[in-house]
Amino acid sequence: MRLTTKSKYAINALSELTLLSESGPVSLSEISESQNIDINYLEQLFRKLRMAGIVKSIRGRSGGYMFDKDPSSISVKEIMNAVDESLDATSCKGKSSCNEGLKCNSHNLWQDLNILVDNYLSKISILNLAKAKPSPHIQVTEIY
Amino acid sequence: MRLTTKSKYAINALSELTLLSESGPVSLSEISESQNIDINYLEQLFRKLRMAGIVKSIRGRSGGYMFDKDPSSISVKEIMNAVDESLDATSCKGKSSCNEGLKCNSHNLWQDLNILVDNYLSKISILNLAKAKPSPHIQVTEIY
DNA sequence: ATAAAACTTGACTAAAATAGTCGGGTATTT
DNA sequence: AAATACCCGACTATTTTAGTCAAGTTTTAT
Repeated sequence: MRLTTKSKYAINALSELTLLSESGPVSLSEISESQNIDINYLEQLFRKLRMAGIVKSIRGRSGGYMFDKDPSSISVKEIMNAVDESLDATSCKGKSSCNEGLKCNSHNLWQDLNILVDNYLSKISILNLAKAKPSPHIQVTEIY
Repeated sequence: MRLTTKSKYAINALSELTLLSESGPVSLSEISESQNIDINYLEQLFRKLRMAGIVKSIRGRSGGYMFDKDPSSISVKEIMNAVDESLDATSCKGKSSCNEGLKCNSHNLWQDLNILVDNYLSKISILNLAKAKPSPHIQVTEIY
């Protein structure tokens, strides 16, 4: 599991796009400036977001990027997947082969953590995030 | 946020220690073999675990490691902290200064994710893990 | 037409962290 | 006194992220 600035950049950028894109395409230079992300790096990220079907580009002089699907249907998790940030906590990629082909002692722990995190990030759309709606309420119930 | 084999090794090793330590100290070579972890690397991890007060060492011929506190009181999170694996998801270390001194668009998301993950990992003790007790039941309630 | 703005692409470099290795030490038991 | 096991510092390799660069193509505004 590894969560770095890559996802953060992507999400901050798309959050900004949500707010600005109502009046037409938004250029990367605008986003670069307001979010303090190197424009060359942003280009790399948006390439991936475009290939994942999250945004579309309009080329040419007054071009820029727009959403290719409704922002209310784009989850934070989907964005992370698009920029290659997998949050899988197991080292065997879920195959239960972490200790010489067998399940390692902590396999179930990481698997459950995966479910918890995925569940959470799937429930938050980029629209919710941009409009600063409250996050889902979390409850971890102790059963011991 | 970054979760690598370091924590996993530490937790698998301590889980093994939980099972074996009732009959005296356990040597790293035993753990190394059963968990498939390089013994030199294990030494590094146990050095940190010892300094954190989680295990104690018995030197000499029939020496090894034992717990320095009750395994039921050692949480998975405590172990991760001991080997320097911080799971902070914010890049500003909670200071809300992620975008030129101000809160970045996604700050609250990462902060809430921190709470969720910390909460979960704090509730699981190494004893529970070793004895394969079920994990706390997770509920993410949708409030929109 | 043509220049400017903006996306497109592939490749490259730098920095940081993890993962793994090594050599020489000290303590204790048999 | 020899074997076993912990102790410690330093080093190297590998991987990943982060950031940079150069040379395109497309479209619009003038």
